[in-house]
Amino acid sequence: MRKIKVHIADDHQLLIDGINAVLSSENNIEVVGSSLNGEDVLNWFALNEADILILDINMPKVDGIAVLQSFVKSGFQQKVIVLSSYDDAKLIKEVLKIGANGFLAKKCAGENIVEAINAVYCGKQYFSESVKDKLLSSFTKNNLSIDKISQDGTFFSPLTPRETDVLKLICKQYNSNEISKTLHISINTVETHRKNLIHKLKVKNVVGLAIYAIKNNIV
Amino acid sequence: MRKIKVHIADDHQLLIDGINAVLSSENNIEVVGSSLNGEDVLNWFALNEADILILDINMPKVDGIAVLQSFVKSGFQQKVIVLSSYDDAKLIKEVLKIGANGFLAKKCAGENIVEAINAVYCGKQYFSESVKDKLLSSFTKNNLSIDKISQDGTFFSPLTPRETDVLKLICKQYNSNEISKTLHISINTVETHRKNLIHKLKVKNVVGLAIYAIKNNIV
DNA sequence: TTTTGCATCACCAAAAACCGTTAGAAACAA
DNA sequence: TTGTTTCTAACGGTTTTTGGTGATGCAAAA
Repeated sequence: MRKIKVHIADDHQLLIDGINAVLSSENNIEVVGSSLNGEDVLNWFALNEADILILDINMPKVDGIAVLQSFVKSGFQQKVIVLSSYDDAKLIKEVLKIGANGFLAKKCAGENIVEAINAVYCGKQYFSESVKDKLLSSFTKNNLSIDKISQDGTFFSPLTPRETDVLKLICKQYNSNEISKTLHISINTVETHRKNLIHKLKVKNVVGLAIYAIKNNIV
Repeated sequence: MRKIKVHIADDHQLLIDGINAVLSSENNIEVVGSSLNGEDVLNWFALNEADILILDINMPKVDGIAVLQSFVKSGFQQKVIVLSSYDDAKLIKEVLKIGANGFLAKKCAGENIVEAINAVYCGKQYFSESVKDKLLSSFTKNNLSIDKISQDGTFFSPLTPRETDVLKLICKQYNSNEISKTLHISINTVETHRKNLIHKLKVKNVVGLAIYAIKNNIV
């Protein structure tokens, strides 16, 4: 029987070894490689092949999102199961939109990863329980800004490029004055962007902005 | 032969299952329990016994540092191996000072955890390679002793319970007034805690606090 | 062509955050 | 016992954020 070839990418060797150990008891799955950062994933797949890539989002050098985008752009054939500490609805939607085939929260159980590999290999999508819950509740709450985005196609982010610039600097703990100098715009403009961000993302203050930014991998 | 009883605490079930799988091939080690947060660790050890606790630092509810302090205070006998994503010299020194017997960075290999368990069980200390490097370079770069560091307040300091309360509410996007009403204390007190938090964590503003809180699983 | 979205800037007022410092009471550790 | 930490609170002052409202030019889309 042909085994399902799996490549694991995560910046924690311990987790890789752990998943490896979990998968070693499955006789239809074979771990053929692993990477500790996004750059290595790209390099590995340039020379090697696997059926499934298990991809952590938060990795140094090149993060998981970037790896995924890069693969999609080059017309890749492998299936990708995204792994993440944060099972935020917006993040899930984003990676699915880019082209991931499954999404596992790290708080899921080891057996889920086996199920996920088998399901995705057969062409299905797979989500761990908490991920399903997050997705469903995000649909039941009428979240206008997000829904609107998921229709309009091209990019996930409900934010304009300029708003993203401002948000990144906010997360660097810059105040409006510092941001205005960095971006060479008036402080009034910065404050307008700031207000629009708060309104758009339905948060109360900068703290909400920072949390959104982290959970959506903007920083 | 008596097996070494191990309890694993980490907020990611997947990592627990992974370590479990790694350890299952060792015939002198037995995993007797696991916890997904600090509170559960304390509850488990109140009723059960293990020789070694493998303890993640970043956990919800009660973090690893707090668990460790609580154990030391109650005169515990188990050995503790700390596990962390961040192998920061200050953090390492802090947990060793409190009473940990070993320190593993999550980027270490699975085999290290087996070595660590065996070493610590025999009364030795164990550090993964990157941890040793961090410790050594922190001594050569600036010849600060552990004691001196712990005096001038620059070491990794866990927050006081009250500060943690305030920080959590800040992350819920409460303002100082709302926090004061929630905790039934004066707004002046809230602002004092806020100032202390900013100073202690060496951040510039609430955004820095929120980011710290997320990265340390306080929220 | 009209409309829409984006980026830009302005002004005002209220609310909130931030800064420095001090200090008492209680709990705790050396 | 003595010193330390923690929690509490206060004062005075400055800076920043936030909310509301309005307006312009530009470019792309409908």
